Amino acid sequence: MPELAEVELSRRRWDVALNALVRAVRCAKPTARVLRDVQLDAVREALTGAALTHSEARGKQLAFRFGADRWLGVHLGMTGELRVEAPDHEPARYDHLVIETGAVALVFRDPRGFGRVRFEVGGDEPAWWSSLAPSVVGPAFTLAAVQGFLTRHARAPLKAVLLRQERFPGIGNWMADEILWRAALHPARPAGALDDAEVALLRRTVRRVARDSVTAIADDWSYPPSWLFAHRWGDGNPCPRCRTTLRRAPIGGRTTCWCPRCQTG
DNA sequence: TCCTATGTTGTATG
DNA sequence: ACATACAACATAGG
Repeated sequence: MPELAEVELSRRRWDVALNALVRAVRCAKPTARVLRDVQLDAVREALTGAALTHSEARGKQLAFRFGADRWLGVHLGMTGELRVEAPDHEPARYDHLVIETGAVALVFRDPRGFGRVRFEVGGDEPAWWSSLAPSVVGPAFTLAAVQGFLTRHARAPLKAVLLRQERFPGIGNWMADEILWRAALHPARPAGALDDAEVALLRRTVRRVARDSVTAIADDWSYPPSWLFAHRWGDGNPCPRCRTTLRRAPIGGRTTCWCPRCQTG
């Protein structure tokens, strides 16, 4: 279920084990899809006795470093979550990875199995980490970059374009709706139809929502009532800004929620 | 039973 | 070649 802010929260959760030594690495039954090319034996070999030294989130991607050069990559997919359990935690169904330390066990659980674990040993950043798109809150997320991307995907609806991780890493279904709602742009609007002022507004709003979501998110992954997020799933809920009944329909292949009164641009 | 779900990717189509 | 649309993946819950 995670987007940028939920991923960051997940990272911090596992950080309780910073500097702790790994005692064992386990997993529940088959888990083939999530681990893919990763050899559990190799992970076990490389991590046992090593300490968690660093963690970082980039968009929806996570990297945990053990020792100086052991890289564990995690993508939470649709239903993945990082949990902290008792050190003797017995791997349950959907626990694809359990990293036991003296004080806690770090657990990656993912029922639908759309998530992914990567692993690599090496001094430099692995390619799957270093080749990720630049952050939407960083200096590379320029007006020209956004404008160029919208032009390239001129006929696609804004909603679909905002979901593209190669330019908007960390933006997911609810965050795209939140951004378009705040920018008062209709989600079905073709990306190439925005004028200069609207492109600038969209870029500003992406950055604003990306920043604000990290501080506004609660431990249970909820958001304040002033956010569209808090109202988007129920039927017939009012727009938090104008009280007009929100609409919901598939746009760009995903369920989209918007305010028919506010989002006319 | 049918529909939905905060994601990504492979494939078909234009 | 490029952009766009959509099914498929696997599971739970309403």
